[in-house]
Amino acid sequence: MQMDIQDLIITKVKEGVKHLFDAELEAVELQPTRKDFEGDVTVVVFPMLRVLKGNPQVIGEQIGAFLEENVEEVTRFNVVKGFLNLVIGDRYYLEFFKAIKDQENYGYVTPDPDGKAVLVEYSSPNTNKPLHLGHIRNNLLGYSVSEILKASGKKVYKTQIINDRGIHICKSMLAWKKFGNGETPESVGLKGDKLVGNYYVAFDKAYKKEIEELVAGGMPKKEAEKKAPLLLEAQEMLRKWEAGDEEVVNLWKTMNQWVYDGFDITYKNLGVDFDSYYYESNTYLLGKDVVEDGLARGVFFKKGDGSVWIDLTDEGLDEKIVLRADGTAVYMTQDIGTAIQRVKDHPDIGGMVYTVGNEQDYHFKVLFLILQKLGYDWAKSLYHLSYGMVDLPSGKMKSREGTVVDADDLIVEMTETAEEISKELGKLDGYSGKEKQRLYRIIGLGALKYYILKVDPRKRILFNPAESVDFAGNTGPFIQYTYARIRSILRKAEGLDLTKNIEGLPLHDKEKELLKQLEAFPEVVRNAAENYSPAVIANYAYDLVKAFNSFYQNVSILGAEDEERKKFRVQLSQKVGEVIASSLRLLGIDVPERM
RNA sequence: GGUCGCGUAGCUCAGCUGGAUAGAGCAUCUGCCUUCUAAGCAGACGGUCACAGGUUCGAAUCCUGUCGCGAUCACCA
Repeated sequence: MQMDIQDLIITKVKEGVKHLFDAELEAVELQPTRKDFEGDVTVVVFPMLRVLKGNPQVIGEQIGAFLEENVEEVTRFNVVKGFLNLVIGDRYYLEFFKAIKDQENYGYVTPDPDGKAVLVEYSSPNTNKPLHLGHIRNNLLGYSVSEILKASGKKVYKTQIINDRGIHICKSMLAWKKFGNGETPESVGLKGDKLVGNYYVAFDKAYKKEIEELVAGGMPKKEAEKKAPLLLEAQEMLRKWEAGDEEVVNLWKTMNQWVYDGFDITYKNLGVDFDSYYYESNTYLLGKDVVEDGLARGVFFKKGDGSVWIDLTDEGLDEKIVLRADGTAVYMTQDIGTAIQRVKDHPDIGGMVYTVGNEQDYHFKVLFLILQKLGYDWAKSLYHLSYGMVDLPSGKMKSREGTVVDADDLIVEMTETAEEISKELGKLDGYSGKEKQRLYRIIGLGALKYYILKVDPRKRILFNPAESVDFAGNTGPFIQYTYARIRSILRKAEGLDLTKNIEGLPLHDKEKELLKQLEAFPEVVRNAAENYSPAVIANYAYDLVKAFNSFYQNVSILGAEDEERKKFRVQLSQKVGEVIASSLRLLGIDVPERM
């Protein structure tokens, strides 16, 4: 393929500066030319003044003249203040198009089979309640970042760690035992995760009532919270679980399986998947030996009471406990062990991504530091994909208080909204009921996923259930709609020979704009991968689609002036369609043939 | 209180490795469907980029401080 226009200009500008001023430039700053000026690529002259000295306007003119003279692709130039605007000839863009036209997965990097893999952890729910909107953000982010990393040439393993043990599970179990009357998901026709979640809420209610009664009897609230019989019983249950009590373990297995069956449905509906699963019931004891080892090597130190700590004050952090005085593990111990276990399980791993909310920023900072201090070479390639909470207008979502936006419900609502709008517009004649349902899901989920992924992961999202997610403007359905438009054109253009390359055609402004957008795609994928940010892809998809719609509505594609131009416009539309699909695929969003 | 993150149009967000007159969408207002899908296009209105200093030829972007919001600072996970 021909040299990238950016690199070419940088090289030539350096050459020109050497020739004109006998000076060496270290770097040349380029940017896309702003809409209000003529040109495609702009060279910023200001930074050169450090080396060149002189009037930026004059220097710009001189470099511009040199480029016009010596670079075939540069056909014209103008200088505004310190900005040298270059017009790139149509030929370059046509050559570029020729080069990418038949490339499959244009913009994606083919994975290096010998390259290091990345393990991406996401989702990682507790098994005592159903998934909610917060989990949706986590799942969409983790899935999308995985796909983006793959597209940037990395081998990726998707995994999660399921928090399947602990006091919160016992609370659900206990409540079910006490008030459940043997209910099962089948007997009540409820998804397993929902059923178990209901008992978690039931526990909380009964527990609160016990506290009230104790307080009424004269006990201080703090003490009542610790001494409520239900809590004591749940704690006893946890002890029995840890001791391997058969009855407790069996109930635990049964109820967890209900939850997994429920989660599977939600994951399938969301369109996310995993290559492996880790369970805390298997990993919660890991890491202790590593801590012992680290203690011997002086990475950790022991306090008088026998607890083990790491001193991170040199790093601007505090001391952090890694093993309790009684020798039992804390969360950190387990995470250290699990990280090491994962590398053992996947020997080709070069790094890991943890998709976890930003309330755990501190934890991961410490975890990564500990692993580095323990000397693991992969520890410097760990990344906490930290994201902001999804809040409601009423504040934080709280499962126990029932103020959550349920994941399954939300998916259904989005699908229903898509159905309403589609019916109003009535463009689906000829589709069967099944095809229509499938389409409503594609659009509804597209709206939801785009809505969540287009915002910078770090920022918190305020979700107002009363104002439903939009379907017009900067939205998933708008992008999907553009794709459907392109598919419609391609159906009508069937029979047209699209294999032939187009030569020497003068480009329409709108065509050139689209080609520039297409040219940017590989860099966008790279950028998104570097920043672990689906938002970068979402914003690009939107810009591309806007450019296409403007093209579509300003020039006629199938009614082009001549056959040659018609073929080119159809080919261009086809490629834009492919890149739209490629972009949305990285966000986990499907594209429709019609809508 | 210490630490971290965020603060851009009425609302939701881009832009943040410094570059031209700060961009979109929603909302409000104007036009455009006897021509390829109007979930669209073309345009108007709307900004002391939280505030104050500093660095720079140039700051929404970098630095310092202040204010506001959030998170975190557990032998919880």
